[in-house]
Amino acid sequence: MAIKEFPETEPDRLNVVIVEDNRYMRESWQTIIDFERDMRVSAAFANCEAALQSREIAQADVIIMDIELPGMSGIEGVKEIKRRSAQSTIIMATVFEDDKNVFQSLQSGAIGYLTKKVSTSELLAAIRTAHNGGSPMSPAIARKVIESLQSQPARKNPESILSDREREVLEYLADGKSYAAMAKAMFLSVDGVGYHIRNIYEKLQVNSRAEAVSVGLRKRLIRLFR
Amino acid sequence: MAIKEFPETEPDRLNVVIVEDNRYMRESWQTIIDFERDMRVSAAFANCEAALQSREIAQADVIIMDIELPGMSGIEGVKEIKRRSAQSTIIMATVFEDDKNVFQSLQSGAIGYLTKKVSTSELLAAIRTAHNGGSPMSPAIARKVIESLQSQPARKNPESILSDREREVLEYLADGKSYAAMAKAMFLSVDGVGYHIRNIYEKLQVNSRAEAVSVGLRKRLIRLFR
DNA sequence: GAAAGCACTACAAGAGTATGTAGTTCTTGC
DNA sequence: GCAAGAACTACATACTCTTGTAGTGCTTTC
Repeated sequence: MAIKEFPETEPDRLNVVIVEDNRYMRESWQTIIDFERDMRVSAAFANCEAALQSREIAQADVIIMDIELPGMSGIEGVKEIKRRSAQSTIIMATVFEDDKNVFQSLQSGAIGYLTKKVSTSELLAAIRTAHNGGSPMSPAIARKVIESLQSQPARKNPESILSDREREVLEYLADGKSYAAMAKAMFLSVDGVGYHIRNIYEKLQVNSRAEAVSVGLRKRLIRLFR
Repeated sequence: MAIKEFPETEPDRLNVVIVEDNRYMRESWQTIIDFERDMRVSAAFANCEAALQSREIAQADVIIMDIELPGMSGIEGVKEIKRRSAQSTIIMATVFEDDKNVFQSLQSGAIGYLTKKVSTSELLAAIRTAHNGGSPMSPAIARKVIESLQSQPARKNPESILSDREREVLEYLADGKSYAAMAKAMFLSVDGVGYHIRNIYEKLQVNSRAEAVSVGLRKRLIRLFR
């Protein structure tokens, strides 16, 4: 007797979400995309904040996000979205071929980008490429990405270099040892441990163990592999 | 549109070196390249060993190197060439869209690649792109490269899988956020945050924020780069 | 339609942390 | 010989975590 239910989402079109503050841009993209048979714009927002609170963002197949956005920047937005659902596919859009920002976006979790002067067919191609597991991007950005892959150990920030003792403490921190445990292991007083920890926090510009560990590992101040 | 902002060392053509064991391939590329006004093949070799001993290799503007080579592989070859002159521009050539090898080549120092079924114009475009500071590659490879930058692809350990919500919390932990700050950001109660943290600790077999962050980063449960 | 599991909310208390301030010893450079 | 700095020791306090226990509402499974 039960009537068959309809599937919740539209079957064969991919859901695109647009986050772009320029209304003209936003609407023209929307028109272009909605005109295609295999995709549609499930939602469009003028800023990250609104997008992040929406339901559509989690269901999007592809998200096109402006980098230059009022309020929370597109880069912050990407981080936030990826934090919430790591499998999101995000393409950045930018007016300039702004290497630094584009690169940062990619590091933060975007998988490609397009400049705002793209043609209709390029826009659509970028969306399809992204959804099919590719990365739409120019050769110039691609090179930058590759070079970052080749040379990791460029450490020259002189003030973020830890002393031997500090690095040792940081390793213990990463193992979750308490002040007391470290004190015992290092033949130090508890306050001696505290002394080093303060200095580490100062040098890394943090104020908690977790953040120190995070920075330490990310900057390879302590061993990543063990 | 030939770029001419680089100070010219050689007359006006860029010097291309080819390392490719298949004679037909090698000679046809040579013919194509020599036919262009802005480039020429200064030398062509059937294997890395010969190329490495040559004088031309050091002077090349662009080197096209086969991956599948008898004797020293193209990947080894790249390493060797880059060791000797770090600024060399090397494009890999391969029959397959062999992700693993291509990726390894890029890590080793190549800046792009092309498949052997490229058209004449694609071959020439790849050379020019490479020489102008870009990276010729397909979107599929580009994505692979980017993901390695973002890091989290190898996540299969069944017992250390975090839920989306947990992973999100772990990212906040890595940023040193307090329970209260996370609660606000995630629209949760402080105890709701606590609930997830308990579960994270349980899954990762730890009992402090710092240790959770350490394990999370080392197992790439959260992004290493941001 | 009961049982189980998940995603929370809620309260509590001891443990551990972050940070300020201050003093000691030893080494190094001027 | 003395100032400066690194490497501690010491004490205090507010704050944050960790962990135990318990309850609610919703969904899935049998």
